[in-house]
Amino acid sequence: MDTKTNSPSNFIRNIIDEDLASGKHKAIVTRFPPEPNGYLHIGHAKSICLNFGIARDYGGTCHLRFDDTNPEKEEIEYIESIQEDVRWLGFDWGEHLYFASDYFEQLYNLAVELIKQGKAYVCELSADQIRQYRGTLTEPGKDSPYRNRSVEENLDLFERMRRGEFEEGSHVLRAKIDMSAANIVMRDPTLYRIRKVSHHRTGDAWCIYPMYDFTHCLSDAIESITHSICTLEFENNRALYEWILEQVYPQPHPRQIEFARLNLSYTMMSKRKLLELVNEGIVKGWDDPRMPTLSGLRRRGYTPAAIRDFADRIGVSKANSMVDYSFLEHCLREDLNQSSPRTMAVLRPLKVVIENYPEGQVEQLEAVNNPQDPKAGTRLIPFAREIYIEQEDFMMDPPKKFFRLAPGREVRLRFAYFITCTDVIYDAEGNIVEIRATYDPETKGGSAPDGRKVKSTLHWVAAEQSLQAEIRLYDHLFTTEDPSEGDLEDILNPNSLEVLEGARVELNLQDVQPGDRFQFERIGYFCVDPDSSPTHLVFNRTVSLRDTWSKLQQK
RNA sequence: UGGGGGAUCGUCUAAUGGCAGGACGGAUGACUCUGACUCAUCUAGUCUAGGUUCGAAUCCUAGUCCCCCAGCCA
Repeated sequence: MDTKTNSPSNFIRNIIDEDLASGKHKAIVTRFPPEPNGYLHIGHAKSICLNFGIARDYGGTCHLRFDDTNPEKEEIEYIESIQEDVRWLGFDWGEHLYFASDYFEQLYNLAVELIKQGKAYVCELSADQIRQYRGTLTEPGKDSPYRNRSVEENLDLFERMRRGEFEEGSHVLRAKIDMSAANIVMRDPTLYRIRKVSHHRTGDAWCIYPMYDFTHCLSDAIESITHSICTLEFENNRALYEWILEQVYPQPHPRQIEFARLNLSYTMMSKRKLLELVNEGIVKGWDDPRMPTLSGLRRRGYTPAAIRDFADRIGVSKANSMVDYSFLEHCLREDLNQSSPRTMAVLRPLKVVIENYPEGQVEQLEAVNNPQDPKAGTRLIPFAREIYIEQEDFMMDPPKKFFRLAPGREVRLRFAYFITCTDVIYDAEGNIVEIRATYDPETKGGSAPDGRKVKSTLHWVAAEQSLQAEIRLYDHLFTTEDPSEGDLEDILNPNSLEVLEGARVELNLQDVQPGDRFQFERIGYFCVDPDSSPTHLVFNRTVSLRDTWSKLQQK
């Protein structure tokens, strides 16, 4: 995979360094524990890079474990997409693919053990009643009337729960801890609930399912995880994590460490709301190129290397933060600039007729494929009397600092000739429909023997000797920096997708395959969409080039 | 109002009692057959108030602000 093997340090790595130095651990084992209830997104990528990156750099292992304890929300489709996405990101769990559901029998036995110790009981309060008994943030809860059942009765009831003798919601298994604990998580938390639904892996073998708090710590312990890295909202749960392990699992125990999840400006990270975007048809699917999902970013043209680099560079801390989306784009461009072959494409064509160029003549001109990479070589592109340039590269009355084509002005056509605008042709409505120009045959290849300079170089394609293409331009899905606040309808960007049907691209792009990436010179990075075919090319704009001219214009 | 966390340039993040540093962004300039890339220079920060100390982002005290927790979700 990847040759980069050392990520910047952070507070978690410091802890690991200390644990190694003190001899607490000889080897490091981490895990990435997704629930298969949705697609992975860029926020998960941070966690994946953290966990797998630590395993890589410390010569340890990182497990991929599906936290599949809630059959109502989980699906096989998600299990498959998650594995594909982790692999695509560049990580390999080797033999270490696990499912919490594989531990159900073991977990059940540990629950029985807890009951035998008198530290868990079967409670027949309804969900509502349990909530009432729990108390509030400032008031202690009160004991369930079922709290002091005998061990024998609890054992019997729990077994009957498993056998399916009780209805959903009628009984739960609860830990017996402290209903007046200041930490609400510790007020006799539910450990098992009855759900008479089949599980995507265990089928109908179970009708009771363990809760996250009971499952996660024990799964970590079963797998000999040394450092169990999770997000900040689980800080309160750490007390329970440790409590459960102390009661029923021999040392050594994994240590839970919490870090701040990724927030990205203009980006929705809530799985629930992402699902809503998909279900409501607001986007075309989990892999819509506007989605922050790994499958969406992949389709958009993002590279795994760029995402890994981003994850490394944003760092890891415990402070809530909001990373600028432009930083992700910076990492992306940095990677794409090195690796993307250049080509020319005209998004919004404006015809230029070169009046002194022989009619019917077509020349093949040599163009550099990637100035960042000499090994990428060169290609031939056809030049003819009629070409297209970008509409925005011509102005009738150019303001100061506009260096591109204008009446009477000379510019360079990239890898071709200098041309001078001699005339402008309008349609009946007064729109510019064609430019007339002359070229200087002496400037073939793009430089003038007399040493004269031009201020600007334009990209172009030959009118006939080019291909039509559909180009999809994307913008943020949301208009607000923090889309976790506000109603979806209010903050959706109506212009997040713009489709250009009449773009023209180089002839060389005839046989491109979905996923192929290019830099369209002077415009941006694009990749071939899966919808593309040889008769109907479709490109996604991955990210534009930095554009200091448009910035200047806005002033 | 209970408990658990957190506050360092506009943003992200280092500094573990000893020169507040890096990256992104922004500004200026150089270079340029991509107004890209690259390079150079600049910009800008320790939440507040006290205290300890030769010396405090770091330790102490008192505040302020922000986040999380009252699922039979994870």
